Amino acid sequence: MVKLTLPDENILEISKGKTVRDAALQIGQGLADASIAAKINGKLVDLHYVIENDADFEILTEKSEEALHVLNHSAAHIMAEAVVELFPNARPTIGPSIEPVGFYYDFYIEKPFTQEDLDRIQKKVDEIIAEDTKFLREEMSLAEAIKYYQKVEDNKFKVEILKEMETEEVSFYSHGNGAFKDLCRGPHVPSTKRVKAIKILNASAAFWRADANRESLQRVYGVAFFNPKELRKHVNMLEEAKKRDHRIIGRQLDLFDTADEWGPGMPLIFPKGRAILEVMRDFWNKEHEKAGYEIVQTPHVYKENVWQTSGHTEYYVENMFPVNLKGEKWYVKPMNCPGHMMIFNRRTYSYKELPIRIGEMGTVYRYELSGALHGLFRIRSFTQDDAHLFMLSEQLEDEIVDVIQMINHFYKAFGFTDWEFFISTKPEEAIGTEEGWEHATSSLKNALVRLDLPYKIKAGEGVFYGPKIDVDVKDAIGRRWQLATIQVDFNLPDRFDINYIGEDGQKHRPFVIHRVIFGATERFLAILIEHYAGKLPVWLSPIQVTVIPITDEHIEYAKQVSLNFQNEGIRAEADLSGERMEYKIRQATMQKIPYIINVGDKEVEAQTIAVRSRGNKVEFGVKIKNLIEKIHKQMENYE
RNA sequence: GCCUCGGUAACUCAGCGGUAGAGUGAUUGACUUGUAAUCAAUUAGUCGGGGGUUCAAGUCCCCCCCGAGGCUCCA
Repeated sequence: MVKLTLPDENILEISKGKTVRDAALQIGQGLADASIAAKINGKLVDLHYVIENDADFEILTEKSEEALHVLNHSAAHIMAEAVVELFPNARPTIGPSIEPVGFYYDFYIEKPFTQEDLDRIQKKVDEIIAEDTKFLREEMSLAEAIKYYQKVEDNKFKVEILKEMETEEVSFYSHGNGAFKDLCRGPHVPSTKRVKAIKILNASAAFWRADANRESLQRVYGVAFFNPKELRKHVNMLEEAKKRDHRIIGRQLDLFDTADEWGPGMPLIFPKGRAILEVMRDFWNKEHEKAGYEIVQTPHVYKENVWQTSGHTEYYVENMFPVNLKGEKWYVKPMNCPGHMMIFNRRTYSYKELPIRIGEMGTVYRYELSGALHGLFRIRSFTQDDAHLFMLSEQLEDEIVDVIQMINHFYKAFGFTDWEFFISTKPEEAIGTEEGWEHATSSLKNALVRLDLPYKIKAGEGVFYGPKIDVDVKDAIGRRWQLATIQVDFNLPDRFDINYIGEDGQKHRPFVIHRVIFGATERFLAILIEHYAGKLPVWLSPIQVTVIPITDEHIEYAKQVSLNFQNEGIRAEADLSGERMEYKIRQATMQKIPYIINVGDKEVEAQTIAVRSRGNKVEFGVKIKNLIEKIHKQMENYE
């Protein structure tokens, strides 16, 4: 007998050599029918997996998130079979499931897929699912597998994958008549019909191994669910995301616009957009002053020699806007770092004065590739909430702790509830000493450990000049955005010869970290717009109160009410246009203004207001003072 | 920069060889209204740019520019 420890700590005894499905059946028919795969000692396995030893055991049913990934992965295989049948020249490469849900498969094929091709693929996929055949696992030695892909399939991509593998045995999966089998670790759903709902979404180009110098592949995206209802929900979510598109809301709410007329990637921020950015800036200034930062301002353009010192002319010149005048070469700044280095260097600091924290909301310009531009998410002129911290080696960990705490405070205030930390370690090509990297990387880790924050490691993904922490923030519809970054920099201190005087009276190189929290303020604004679907909380709303008079006779009172709010630091306006009151209410509602105030005879008489708040609730006879207090409280609490 | 799909009025889009259209907006006038669109008039475009095919081209063909979705880049 084999003892399986279930998630609820109960022990399930089964006879040796039984499969996962048998074990599930032993618990109950319902569970067996609902099961997709299982976890044995935390490792994902098929239902066909034969259990030989005692282990921790967990059945994955359709309800679990991991099962959905298994399903999507299986869907990728089914699609690959469909593609290979329809296009015998296509060479499958890799096809994983993706976050938050969905899959893709990359094919090497001469001709890109058209919309008609995708329709045919969808049809073929549906056929394969309808056939309801089992996913079968087959083991093969590594050498045999390489031979298979060299001789039978003529697929150099799979051979390349196999040659990098360190195991001796690999597994294949097949379904249908078995003509198509694919190298895969598994696990998979037991049979093709478990894919109850699948949609082939779109195709695009992708490079093999994400390397622009390698072959260009055709990537087909799709998404699969256990039932059609979930698929519909997902499609609705995609539509919801489309509705939240900050470019559209930005135009509706008169926040900003981009257009190629005045330069692709150069957004014009309108008054209401700027009002939100101003709230962000105020918050930022306040928090940074509290945390002992010195706020500075640096120019937008420097002479070439600055960029030669920083190394930008050598390595980043393609991304910089050049300015030539009177035979001299200048560059518009793509980064704020040089300015901060030069400010640090204006005098000599003693070790007693460190850490020095220099911060700036600095607008930078980068010539991004045209294909990368997208609304405010990716632009060529944007403002970084930049700061550089100069410190002693032993201060590194404390400083990182402080920055992380500030990051947590920021994201909470702006209404996010979920974010993740990633540490990127030393890449292959890097500068700086081994000890420096070691100390910096462990300081990053220790800081997170000290704050009891979980993190993941991205091995070798650090920048050449130092290790870093990246923070991914999850928005209201589950999308992840990389926002904050804390990077240790071994490069610029050397290039700008940054020093402090130590206890020994000698010059020493401080540790320098570069960090942003918003990242780019314009991008952060766009994320806020999509996170809140335009319905910004009161403290961020560009217009917090609008006052609508019922007839022209109430204009004076409306003006007076509006002024009352303005005098209390509240962003208020009065709509005195010639439109009907109902029309103005509709406009204000669509502008997502938190408080819409109506004033007529009754209000003038009683010196009150009628307040319509979000959700279309109207409250009559409200005292102006009371609403002012309420809004003040909301602004203080970042609501 | 690469692949796919697009570009018609300020916005959303229809028209797909035969006289450039609709809704929204904007402007003006009338209406003075008690809680999500008052009525009317006016304004609308080198149909992304260039070249070609045709008696005739938003419409078919070629080149370029720009955008979207991906990929890449993110010193």
